[in-house]
Amino acid sequence: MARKPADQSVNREAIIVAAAEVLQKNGYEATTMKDIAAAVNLTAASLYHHFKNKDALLLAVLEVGLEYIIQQTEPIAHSDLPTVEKLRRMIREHIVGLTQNTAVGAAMVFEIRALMSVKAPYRNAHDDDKEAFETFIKRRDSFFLRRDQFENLFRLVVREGVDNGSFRTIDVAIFTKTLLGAHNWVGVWYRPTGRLSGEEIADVIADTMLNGVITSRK
Amino acid sequence: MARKPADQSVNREAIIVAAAEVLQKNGYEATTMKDIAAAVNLTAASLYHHFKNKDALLLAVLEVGLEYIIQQTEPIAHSDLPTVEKLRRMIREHIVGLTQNTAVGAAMVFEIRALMSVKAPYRNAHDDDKEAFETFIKRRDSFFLRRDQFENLFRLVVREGVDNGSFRTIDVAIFTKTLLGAHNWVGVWYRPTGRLSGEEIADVIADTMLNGVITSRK
DNA sequence: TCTATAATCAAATGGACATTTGATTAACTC
DNA sequence: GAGTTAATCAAATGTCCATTTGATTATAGA
Repeated sequence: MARKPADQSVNREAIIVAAAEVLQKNGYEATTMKDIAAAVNLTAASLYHHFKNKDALLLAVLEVGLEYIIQQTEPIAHSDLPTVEKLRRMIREHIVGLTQNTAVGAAMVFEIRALMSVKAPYRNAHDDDKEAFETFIKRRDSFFLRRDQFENLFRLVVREGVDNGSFRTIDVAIFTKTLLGAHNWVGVWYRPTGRLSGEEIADVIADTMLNGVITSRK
Repeated sequence: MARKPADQSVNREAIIVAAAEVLQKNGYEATTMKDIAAAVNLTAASLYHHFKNKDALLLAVLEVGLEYIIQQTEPIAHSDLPTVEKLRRMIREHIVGLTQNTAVGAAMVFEIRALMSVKAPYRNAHDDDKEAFETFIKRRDSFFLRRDQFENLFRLVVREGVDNGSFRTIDVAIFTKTLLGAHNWVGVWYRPTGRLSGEEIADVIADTMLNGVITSRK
């Protein structure tokens, strides 16, 4: 019956940002559509005008976060900087990104499993629903692929360093996982009010991790 | 009406182990009491004979996992081994523990947030319920405290190393977080069928992390 | 101004659980 | 072997949500 003034600029983008924040606090399952809607001054029903359903909204949140960080790190990985410098900057960008948007950062760590266990629609669903589900699954798989590509950016630089002698002979796969684990964890414990800024934390971690693998002589 | 043979030995312990496994696959919210019950050949109702409710069961799972790993690492932290050796063994024990019980390991990472957002019982609850809730909250807070104590074991050893010159002058807090982040992440990606065993992974990571902080000369 | 489309909402709908209730049986104690 | 306790279950209960439905109002074109 009633209506909101139309200048509210509640678009897809705004909903995604708000959703990320709510998700960070409560986690996917504990977050209701009503919660998310309230964060943008809408009702739950209105969200369905912008997103097919709750799963699609979660996926959108994660996609935005992932694309952002890939956008930040990919150019560095493909630049012609010295390998050590490349890795240092990539670590820095990743961590700073996580601390600047802890909502998305935490979602990337915690909510991915929610995506994995999305359940199929009811057996007596319409063909439309089944088709929509297929589409969703495809999109979700693309997301996972993209996430692997992101990890691969780091892996490639690490391998490059080993190959050109910048780094010691280390296990590339394990070191990459170790690195990303350390990064992701920052998104979990970081607080804007803490002793160090995101940049400072990034520098400290980059130093430590690089120090562990840089070739001493040469 | 019917009954199960009594030799099934479905005790608290067995339920906790099974619950950890189910939780690992689906996450707390997506796991139903029925799922957990099925894993031990019971009905959901029967679980309430062993645990007050779902939250209490989750807490029990996490408590067991945490106590186990503390039991493994605390003696090392307090031993009179050289600092470097202490830290190496602690890293090793932690990671090996995580790979041996990936269920609990993943739960420690993913499900802690579920614990944090436990909601109070209904407003019109009996006094009994309210009291039980208080008790639960206390127990949960003890768990968080215990988790901090665990982290502190690592922090103390790192500080000791800095103080006695075994380690470079690093930021103790950040390095500890970095270390634990790398460890926890192993619980997320490790697969028993992978290229390396838990022990091998532990050794590789310990080497890398220690290499980053050990004093070169001396 | 009319019309189509985009946003929005209030109020149902429907299901999926967590939890309770009220038996029923096994096993142990005395 | 009578009584008590521990385990178990089937069947309700009650709530909480995601999602749908059916209006209602803006806004942008024509």
